[in-house]
Amino acid sequence: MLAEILDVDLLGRCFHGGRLYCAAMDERYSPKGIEEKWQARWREGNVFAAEAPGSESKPKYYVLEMFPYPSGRLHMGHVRNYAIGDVIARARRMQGFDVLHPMGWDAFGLPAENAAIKAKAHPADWTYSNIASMRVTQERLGLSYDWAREIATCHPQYYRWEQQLFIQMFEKGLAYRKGAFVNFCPSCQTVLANEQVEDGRCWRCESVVTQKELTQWFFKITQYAEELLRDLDGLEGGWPDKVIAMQKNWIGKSTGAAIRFPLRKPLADGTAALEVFTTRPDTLMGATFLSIAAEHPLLDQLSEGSEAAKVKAFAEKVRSTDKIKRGAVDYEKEGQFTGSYVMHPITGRAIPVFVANFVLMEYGTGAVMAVPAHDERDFAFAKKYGLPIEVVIQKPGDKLDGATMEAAFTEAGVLVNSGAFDGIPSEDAKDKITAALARDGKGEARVSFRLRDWLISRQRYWGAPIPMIHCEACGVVPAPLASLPIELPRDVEFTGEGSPLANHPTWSKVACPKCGKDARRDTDTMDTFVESSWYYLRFTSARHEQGMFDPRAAARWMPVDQYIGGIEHAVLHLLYARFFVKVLRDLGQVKIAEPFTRLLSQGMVCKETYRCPEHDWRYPEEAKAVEGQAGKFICGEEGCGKEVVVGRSEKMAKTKRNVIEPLSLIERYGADAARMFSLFVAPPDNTLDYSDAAVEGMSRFIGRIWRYVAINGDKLRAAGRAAPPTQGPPGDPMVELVRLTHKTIKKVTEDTTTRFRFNTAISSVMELLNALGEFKLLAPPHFSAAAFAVQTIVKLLSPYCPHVCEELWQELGGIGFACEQAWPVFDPALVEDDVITLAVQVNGKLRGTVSIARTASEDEARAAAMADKGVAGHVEGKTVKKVVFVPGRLLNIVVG
RNA sequence: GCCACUGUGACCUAAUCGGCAAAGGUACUGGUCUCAGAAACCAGGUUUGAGGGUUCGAAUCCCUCCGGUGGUACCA
Repeated sequence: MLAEILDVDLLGRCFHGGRLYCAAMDERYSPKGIEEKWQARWREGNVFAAEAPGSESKPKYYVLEMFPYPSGRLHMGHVRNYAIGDVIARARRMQGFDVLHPMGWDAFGLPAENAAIKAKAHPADWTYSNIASMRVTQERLGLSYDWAREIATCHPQYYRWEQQLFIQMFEKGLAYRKGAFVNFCPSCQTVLANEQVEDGRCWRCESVVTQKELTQWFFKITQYAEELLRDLDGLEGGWPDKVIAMQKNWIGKSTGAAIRFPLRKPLADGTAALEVFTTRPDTLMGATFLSIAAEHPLLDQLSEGSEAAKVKAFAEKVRSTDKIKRGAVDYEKEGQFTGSYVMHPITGRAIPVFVANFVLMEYGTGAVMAVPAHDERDFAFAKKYGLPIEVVIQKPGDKLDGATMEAAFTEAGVLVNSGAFDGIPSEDAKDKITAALARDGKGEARVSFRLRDWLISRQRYWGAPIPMIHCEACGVVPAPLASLPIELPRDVEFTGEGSPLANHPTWSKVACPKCGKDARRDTDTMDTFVESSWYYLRFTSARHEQGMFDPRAAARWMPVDQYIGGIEHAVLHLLYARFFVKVLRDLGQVKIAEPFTRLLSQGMVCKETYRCPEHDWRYPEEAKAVEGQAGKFICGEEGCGKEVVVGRSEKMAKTKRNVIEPLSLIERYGADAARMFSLFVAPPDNTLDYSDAAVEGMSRFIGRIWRYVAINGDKLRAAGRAAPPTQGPPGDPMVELVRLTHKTIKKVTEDTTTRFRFNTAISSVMELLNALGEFKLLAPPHFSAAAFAVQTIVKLLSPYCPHVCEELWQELGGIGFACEQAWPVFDPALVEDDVITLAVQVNGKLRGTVSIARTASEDEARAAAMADKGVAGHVEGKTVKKVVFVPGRLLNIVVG
């Protein structure tokens, strides 16, 4: 527009043809330009560095979002995660904390290797290029990371320390090799830890997991089972109850007894007894047979005479059944008599030993005493094979009979048919029977955990090599520390067949560190969950060259004050990380026992799906809204035009094409609106349903603040930092606005830094803005009240939509960065109203309200209430039985 | 099956210690402005899944049922 056709008014606004056209500051908010500008200035000012000069005296605050796998693209789940973390980090900085807010890359993993097989790109190149593109999106979101601490776990300067720790753990017996049946994913061509099998399928690719007997490396996490369980209590309040419950469940502690049943005939290897684990030692006298797992190591020796062949066939069949079928609800309980007998430890009676398909070798001792009368599985088994059912716990007020009962009685009762133990309540009998067995050396109290040792060997290339050397003469020998890092070879062929490291012609060849003879490197790499078990420690001193981390830096920064991530890591990552901290503590490297003081697990990001009857799933941009008909879409495919089926909101996933690209969202609405959207629409732990309308709503809200400043900028600037009026006649709009501003500060402060209810924080700012919109700017005192409110809004929102707040701060004449301003502090005297509205109830029903001093007494309140016609009408002619007065809130008159 | 969480206007959500239910947003309807539209601004609507209990008073606490979400599932 040409300058000569513009009229400029006194406020610097431009008019054309009598219509407001543009202002010194454009009235229409447009994020383009603003966001890049401030991102560059923050970078130049290095404003997000932790441990900046002068920060030593500040209290520390460590905020961490779970670092991502560099898949190549950021998705909306990441945006939500980072938006939450960034609000917390920025608010804490403004509150005067020295904030550590780092970002890095969980860079090892199978997708890189799959890409290598498919696209012939080297995993390292693929990974580093993905990191570069994902970081661009993160930067465009305006996240306040200290990029100087960025780490990628695939870097040798990262994993060398992991290798060193592995050797230390090996020396302490915490890393060991054992042969066992392990979970094997045929698609990933590698073994998996127990936690990484979900419903019998691989956590990553969902292939059905099979069992293989292999010798593999394990971390002895079970040594810490008790402590991992106990310390969960200390996390209560800081961690979601759900996550604590899931971990407790996973560790699965049960107390009971180990009981040895002597074999009638000792086995060939000299074994004289079979040991079982039970949580119900009180039912011992009702044990009528023993069941052992098909994988039980003594099974072959127990197979006797004519049964041997049948046992072998049965065990074979059970072992070859996959985990899903074995875990299925309707999996028929089957068994086979082994031909062997044991003797009851107390009565000496001969009891048959069965091999049963429902007994798990992984739990307890792989053998159970069967008490059909008091265990559902044993009951079903006994019925099927005609085995005796003997009642030893009597149901109170009933008379159970083994011959006629139709279901096992599994609750507490009183012992019967138990000789010396008759008449004892079953709960007491547990200890008594265990003690009796212990006296005779036939058993003892035992605690059993569901948790198993962590299998960390992976037969893959793109991971940290296990720093061990196999020598024919010396056995398994750690690589010398000076040889670390044991780097991955670059020249590797990716065929998809077997382990690339094992296939490499020379890499594994090495001299034994002990005897110097030819030896072989371990060609397995570590589970990628190992890297993520300690990355938060590395961030405290990311470039430290003398060890995993600088112990002084770890002492300053650890534990992480606030950790934020997806619920999918409730067991896996969080359990491993807790384990690592305990190991490092026992190695003397950290003083803490738990890594994460507070945990926020955010909900999923969901969106409705579109499906065309002809073209299947449609991306949002492939479905056209039908004008005038809300919620109706047609397929955008050339020449199709069929109505698409709008499906329910589900987790965003490529397969269903219900994904929104963060970059396109930023392009359309700006990073500030994208951030505000993910924080406002739902509280952080709820699922977040994506909707264009909601994003537009946030964009409009930002626009409203912008417009207010654009239109009133001069008045607001003129007011400067003049103290706003806090005294005035009752109901004075100026004082009311100032009071509301203080209330907003209180609300936003609590919601942002302690309650983590970002949605309500934003809505309270909306209220303040709405009030501001109604407030008339008549004279300078009004200007200063409004300026105070607007400056406060800009500061309070600075962690939420940081770019636009910087621009507005500058526009308001503020000095320095908005994100470096001191967080506003409320005046307690101004957040409480002097005159309040008191609710008046009669018999619990609201009959009126009265305006009264907040400090009014009950008598004053009663007098005021009776002056109200509505109230008086309901009380008149009746006797007042009781009056309930809650000062400042309500008065309830109970009449008869 | 077991464990945990959850159910509030058309939709998302708020009500922090048992004390006026709906703050905030979206959608919708009407209006202002406009030649018209967009944008912006202004105005408008229900009784907390069902039933029972405790209480002066319940969205909130207790019991039963129904629905949803997540975890776990022969763990002896």
